[in-house]
Amino acid sequence: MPSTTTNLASKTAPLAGSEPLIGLEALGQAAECLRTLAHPHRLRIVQMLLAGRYTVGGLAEACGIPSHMASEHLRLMQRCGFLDSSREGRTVYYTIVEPHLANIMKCISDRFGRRECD
Amino acid sequence: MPSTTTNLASKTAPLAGSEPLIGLEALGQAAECLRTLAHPHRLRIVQMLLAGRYTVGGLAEACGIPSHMASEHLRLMQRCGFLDSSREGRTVYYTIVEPHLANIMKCISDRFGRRECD
DNA sequence: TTGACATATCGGAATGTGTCGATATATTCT
DNA sequence: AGAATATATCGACACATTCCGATATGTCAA
Repeated sequence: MPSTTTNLASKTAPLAGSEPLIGLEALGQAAECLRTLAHPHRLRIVQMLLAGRYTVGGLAEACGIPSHMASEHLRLMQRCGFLDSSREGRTVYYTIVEPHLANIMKCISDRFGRRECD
Repeated sequence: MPSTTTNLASKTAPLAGSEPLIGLEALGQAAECLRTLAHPHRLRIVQMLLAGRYTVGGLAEACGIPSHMASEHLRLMQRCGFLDSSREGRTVYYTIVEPHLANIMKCISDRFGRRECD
């Protein structure tokens, strides 16, 4: 293992008293969630589900993809703890259960929602 | 080809008058940015740079990776428009130039910053 | 110029991800 | 039961990503 002595000498900013940085393990979890979110169809799905509940077929149609692929996207996001599903008859409704998704989508809307600025 | 008639009967939420959903192209850009962000070392780097400017070596050491890999991460984020760099002598300082990164990191801190809650 | 240091770039191997067709399950209707 | 509809899963391929060692560039100091 390399030296674990508190090395300074290359940082410029004072972050001593500030928030103590998130641990790398938690950042790993965060990265996993961000990767799950980082797909145009999944972003669209989340955006729709933030307005209410939808079926697999409804989401698939809105994305322009076959429904078995929407099902796959939904499975990934459910695995991440973003969504929950409930069957009604032969259809399945998905809903958002991760409350922070609204905040993150707000950030994304702020950055990408208006004209293709930049 | 399956029926393209305006199928309704599968949505539940009213999103008529609300914000009109971001276009799939913009969501593609957003997904690209999120993918760039979705890596524990890159998240750490962004978090540090939000507190001030750092050199490649300083960031590499904070992440526990060789500096040529930090350089690669920085290049990816610079390509995305997140960062800017400026050489001083033989070292290079990186800084944040995308203002929305602070908001997104705030969201991530809110969700993952405290204990491993759920 | 030579050497040392900081950063950047170049292949390549291992691994992960997106997408598709085919197929499986679950439910309703006749 | 059998057919039709809605979702879910499986196997396989193409493609992207991560990581690494090796090497290149750029800068300072002797």
